[in-house]
Amino acid sequence: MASSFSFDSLNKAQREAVGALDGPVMLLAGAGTGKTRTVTCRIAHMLEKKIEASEILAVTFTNKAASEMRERISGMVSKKAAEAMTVCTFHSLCVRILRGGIDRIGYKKNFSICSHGDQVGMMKQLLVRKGGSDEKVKPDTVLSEISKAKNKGIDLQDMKDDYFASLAVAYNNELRAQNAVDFDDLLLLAEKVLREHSDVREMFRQRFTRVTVDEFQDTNSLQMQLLQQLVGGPNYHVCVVGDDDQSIYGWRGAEVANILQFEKFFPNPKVIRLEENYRSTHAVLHTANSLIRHNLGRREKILRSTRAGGDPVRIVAMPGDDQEAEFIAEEIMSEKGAVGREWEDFAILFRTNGQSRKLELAFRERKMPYRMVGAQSFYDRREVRDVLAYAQLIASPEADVPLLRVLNAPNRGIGQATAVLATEWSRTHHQSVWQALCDPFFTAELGSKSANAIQDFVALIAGAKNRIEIAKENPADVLHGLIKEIEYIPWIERGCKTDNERQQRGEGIHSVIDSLRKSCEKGKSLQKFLDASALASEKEDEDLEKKQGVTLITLHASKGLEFPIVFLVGLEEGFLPHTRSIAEGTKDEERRLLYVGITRAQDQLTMTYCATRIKWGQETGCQPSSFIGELDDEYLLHTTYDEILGAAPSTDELDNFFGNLKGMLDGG
DNA sequence: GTCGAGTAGGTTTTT
DNA sequence: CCTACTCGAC
Repeated sequence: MASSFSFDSLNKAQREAVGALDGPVMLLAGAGTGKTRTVTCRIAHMLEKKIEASEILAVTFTNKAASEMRERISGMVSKKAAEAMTVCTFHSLCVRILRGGIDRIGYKKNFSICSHGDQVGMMKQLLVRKGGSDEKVKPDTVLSEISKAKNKGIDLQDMKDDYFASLAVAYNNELRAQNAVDFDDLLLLAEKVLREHSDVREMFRQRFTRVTVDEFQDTNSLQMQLLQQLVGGPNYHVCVVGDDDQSIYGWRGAEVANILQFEKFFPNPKVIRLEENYRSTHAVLHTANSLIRHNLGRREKILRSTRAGGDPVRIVAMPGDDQEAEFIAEEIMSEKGAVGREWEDFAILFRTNGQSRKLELAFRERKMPYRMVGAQSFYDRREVRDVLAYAQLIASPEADVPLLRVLNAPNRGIGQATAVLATEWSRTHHQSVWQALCDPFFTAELGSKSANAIQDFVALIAGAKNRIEIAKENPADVLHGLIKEIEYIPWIERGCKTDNERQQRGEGIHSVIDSLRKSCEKGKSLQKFLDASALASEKEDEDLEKKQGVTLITLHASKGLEFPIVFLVGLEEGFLPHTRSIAEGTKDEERRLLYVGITRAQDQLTMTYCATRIKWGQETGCQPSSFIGELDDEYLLHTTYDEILGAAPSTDELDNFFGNLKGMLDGG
């Protein structure tokens, strides 16, 4: 099958990008300029030019972006070609590299990947061990410093704070002892393997001759180094795609410098700008442009809208956050009825997750459907982590973290005290906790009750392992059988307060087993499944599109999405820009965040701010965001809650009101 | 070893 | 205001 795109359907810049297959290419793609379409056409074009599909690699930042790109490409090229190419995230690419070659740097190939929860658990223990029980440093604080150090290439011993440095070293030793790696290690160690072992490096360079990196503005320096190892050949057939104005992950180490100084890494790149915006009305885009102009040191871009005019962008002053939520709910309700919009056409964007509560409440009161995107992580849910821990344990019993997690879940008479003894034994004997449990010299030191319980537990896990590895049974069946045997579900249900919770937990457990089954049906190993689960932090694809309703979403999570009607709430100093970012001197990034939010809107945009907000049961005063003053007034409509309610009790009148205003603006 | 009540402390964004 | 964790009683 020939690829199904035509150059005619692309604009000039897009055509140029699709045609430029060789050498380093940097595609500066502003919001809504058809970036994904261009990239996928470019890849389809590679196939037309007889480049082997298996040599094509596309790296994205999130799982969602990866699966979306995979899908878009699948629609354009043959099934065979689509399957032969590699589209994945940085992290899963690294897992692939490490599963093949981590033994070169002294790890065992069956290493396990720590989730954030695992890291916190480990750090808590270290904090107690090092700092005593009245330790006031938070695990998250230390972990985020460690993460920053790893991503910047700083040796952990050289971290600024000596105490943190010692914690960091202890943390890494602990990981090492457990043959485990954290998220940052995936990048760090993969880069190390490629850098230090030329045979592995050459293998990958020959395997992937065409590399595309999406959302390049979000890459950090470690990812940049990794990329250099990956495409070090003289031809540099690398294409990076991004928009420095949408760089909003600086707090996680993203280096805008990567995009601003791309030439330094890959000389003489072809730089192509996509500046024609097909998404938003002129009014929305003009407002966005007027804001982002205030940032210095950008790759200058002028986004042009293909959609003239448009409704004015409203800035609405609210008395309080209750009214803000109610106003939005009411307006969406009447707008939907009046203009025949679908619930899915509306989105509400906010800075922090906590801001969604009042909105949810207002929606629930009115029985309006809504969907929260990426709120609580599916994989952070207790029952999901427990079941995954069992799966992980079956795959590699020597992994201490999952073992300790489920050792007494459900309760089987192996309590905290016994767990501590086992951990200490394993440490003094330089072996895993699993080995301690299997060691007759260890169990001999325990009471007979604990010893028996441990024996049963060991038999349980070893039995499951054998059923998969020796008897070649389906891992999903084995896991399901194990969960049933230990009566895990009744145990977790006993701890539930509501029926709803009970049902949710049951569903969580079954969905883990189901996805394991699906993964097995595709011929993937248990280990592959575990890797994918470790890297997937949010509830996956299906329910995002499947769920109906108004979208409630953080500004960060909204990047890459678009909605006909957007509400942006909480435009207050301290929220947007956030207090913390002002303290850290990253107000530019907050401005980009708001820019991202504004450019999500296709037809209508409303931004709101409150005079007061309830905080911890206390009413506190708020100041409008300083960003509001930076917006160009040409298409703005400043108004208030009272004005709108007073002037327009019905939707028709509301329409007329704005229709007239629009007329006045257009005319004047 | 488990459960309940009481209290202290806390809100940025996430692979 | 809400939660998540500690500490005391079974």
